[in-house]
Amino acid sequence: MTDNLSSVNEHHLQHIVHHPRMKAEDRRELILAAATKAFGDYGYFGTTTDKVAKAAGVSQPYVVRMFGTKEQLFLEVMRRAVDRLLAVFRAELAAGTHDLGPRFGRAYIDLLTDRGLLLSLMHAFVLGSDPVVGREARSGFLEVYSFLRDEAGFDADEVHTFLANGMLINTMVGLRMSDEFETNPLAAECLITALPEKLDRVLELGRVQRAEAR
Amino acid sequence: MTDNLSSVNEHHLQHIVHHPRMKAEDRRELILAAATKAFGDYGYFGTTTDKVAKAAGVSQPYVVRMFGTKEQLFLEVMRRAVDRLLAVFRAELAAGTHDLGPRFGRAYIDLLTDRGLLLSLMHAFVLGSDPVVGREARSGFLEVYSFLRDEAGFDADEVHTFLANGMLINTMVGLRMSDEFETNPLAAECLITALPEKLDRVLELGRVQRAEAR
DNA sequence: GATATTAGTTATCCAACGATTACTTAGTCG
DNA sequence: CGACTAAGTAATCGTTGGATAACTAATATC
Repeated sequence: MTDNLSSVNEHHLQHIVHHPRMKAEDRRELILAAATKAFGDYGYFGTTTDKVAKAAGVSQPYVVRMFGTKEQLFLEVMRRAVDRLLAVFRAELAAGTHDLGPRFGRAYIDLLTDRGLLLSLMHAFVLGSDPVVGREARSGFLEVYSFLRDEAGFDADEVHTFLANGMLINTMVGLRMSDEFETNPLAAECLITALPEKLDRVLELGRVQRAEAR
Repeated sequence: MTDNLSSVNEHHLQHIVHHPRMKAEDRRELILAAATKAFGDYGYFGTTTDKVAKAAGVSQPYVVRMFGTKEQLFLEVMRRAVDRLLAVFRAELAAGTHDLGPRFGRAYIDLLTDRGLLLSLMHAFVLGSDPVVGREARSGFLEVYSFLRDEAGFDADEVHTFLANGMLINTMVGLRMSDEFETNPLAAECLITALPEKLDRVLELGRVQRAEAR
């Protein structure tokens, strides 16, 4: 692996020095970052605590003991993803109330660099049937909804459009459609229509991530 | 369980008589229907062949032997879901080319009665990282895209809006947001804004499914 | 420098899951 | 009826996965 540093709360991770033995709090951030990537790729059930551990450079039992259960680890990944999403939106809101739609859109796309963050959420969003995860997923989604509605002052139609666009972006990214951009003309066309304005950012991102994967 | 008859390709299932020993082809449909529901609830990795077997009233080894592997079973569920979606759209298209957007929208909502059909797809759509499932998922999504674009004659913007709306609907259903419609005012408000025109159908559906679950 | 605390590991357990094998029984047909 | 085929099960196997326990070593503290 190239690095495990670029994920959830990159800001938390930037200053962490790798060392066989580090502060539990720092290690926690590394594990959460690894977990976010892993859950983003294969979802809650498709991700093993061992994969997370390996990605974080730590033993599997350590991961479990630090978070109690895999479920609690996932819940914390979700919590942080929602918090980060809201923090990014709030920062944008604080910078002015003009053109919020497009600006939030860009901020959302920027979050894709935090590998797995939005995808972990997306996985959670289709797990409504799970008693524990589903409950938290609904609550997280509603937090975002009410932020847009009440804090950002979006009207019903703006919220609807914004959310729908977000879910479509998540889907295209989750599908890894951009992997086929150069080889499959239909995929390229689909991406162009589905992600107007956002395409270049997403493609750039896909390239970076495929490079990382080597 | 109330009945296992209402899912993928209901039309295939309607005429099947339950019997301890039935034609393999009929049993196949029952298993596919059960699998569709199960995969829709918990996704590919979250669903066990045993759960599918139990729901279909058959032994676990039988499910595996009939489809080879769990993966192939899931692929077949996906294939059929896409085929059915396209069939429904084509039927609508054959009935006239006026107001296609709203009419496709209604047809899409109607498909929600086929429990798990759209949700299985949605789970697949965020599994792009999986070499096998991801490949098939992209291909399925692109089939729908190119149908809308080429057969139905949607322009880029119409396709974009339609797909985005579809993904939002999938998300709200996957979240089971309607479970909280009566108890959580915020959830109710969110549903109203996220699913304009479609709300009553979705709520109705949720009620039926919660009733079924008893 | 001894002691206590914190960060981690190795070894192991048990349950669950997908898959395989070998067997049984119900229809079918000459 | 009796042989054959088709539909299904029971038993079991090998892995994997999450969790637990018991141990080890580094760092901080007095």
